[in-house]
Amino acid sequence: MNLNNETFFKMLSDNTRLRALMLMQRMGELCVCELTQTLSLSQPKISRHLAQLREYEIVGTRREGQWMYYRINPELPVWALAVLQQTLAGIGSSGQFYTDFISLDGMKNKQMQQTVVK
Amino acid sequence: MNLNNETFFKMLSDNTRLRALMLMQRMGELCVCELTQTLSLSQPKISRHLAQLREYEIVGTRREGQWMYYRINPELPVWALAVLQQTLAGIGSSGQFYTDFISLDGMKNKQMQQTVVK
DNA sequence: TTACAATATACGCTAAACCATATATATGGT
DNA sequence: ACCATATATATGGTTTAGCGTATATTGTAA
Repeated sequence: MNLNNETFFKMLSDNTRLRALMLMQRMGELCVCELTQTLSLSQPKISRHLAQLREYEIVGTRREGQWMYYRINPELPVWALAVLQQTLAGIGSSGQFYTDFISLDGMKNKQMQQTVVK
Repeated sequence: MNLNNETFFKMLSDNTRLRALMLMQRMGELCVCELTQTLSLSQPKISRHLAQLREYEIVGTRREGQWMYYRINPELPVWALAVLQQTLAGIGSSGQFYTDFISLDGMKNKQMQQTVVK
């Protein structure tokens, strides 16, 4: 794939997009509603940022019923994948990112328990 | 040091700044005039971008006579240094960045020969 | 077909980024 | 003191990015 460096870093330079990317980097795949809830932001806001990430092929999507799942594009250049990985390793254990992870983990656990109870 | 991730990536998301950073990453230290010539951009433009990089402590400076030398701040968090390194490794051998390196190398060689002749 | 849930887009606005040009400051040499 | 060189900043204007709110689309299920 053909990635423009300037564009790549521009995509990382917005906090909402970076948080979403870090969540994907950690969890592999997430739907819009999971991101919306985890980040506590409006749905259109999330959707717009995800559309940008998709436009520049930083992420890929998969539809399953009503849900659209987003993941980091595995065909990104190796260096770009390495940057995302380094970033997660470097900042993922502190601050807002950490809080996001905890919050998402909580959501996922609840979902699982409800599924089990059913 | 205290680095804001969003800010860090914003600093990398402008082509002029990224080119300058890649040159510093490769050469260690460069003065404004070397950057101006190598990138073929106006002096105020370079200076403004360098001022931003310095403001957010992405780079440090050293004055030597009339010359101001810029270098990547060695006290950046490890992950940020790793990102810069990965980026140079990933994109430094192709495109505009490569051309910049060749151009700077040429300049430095000329300077050396003149020094020797003196 | 209607209704609902998930997601995407459009619109109007505000703020931030970037640029070119002009000018200021700092240093060194005469 | 004066001039030249290197670098920094200020000004005014244009473009781009981001936001909230409203609305459109897509898919599911009855």
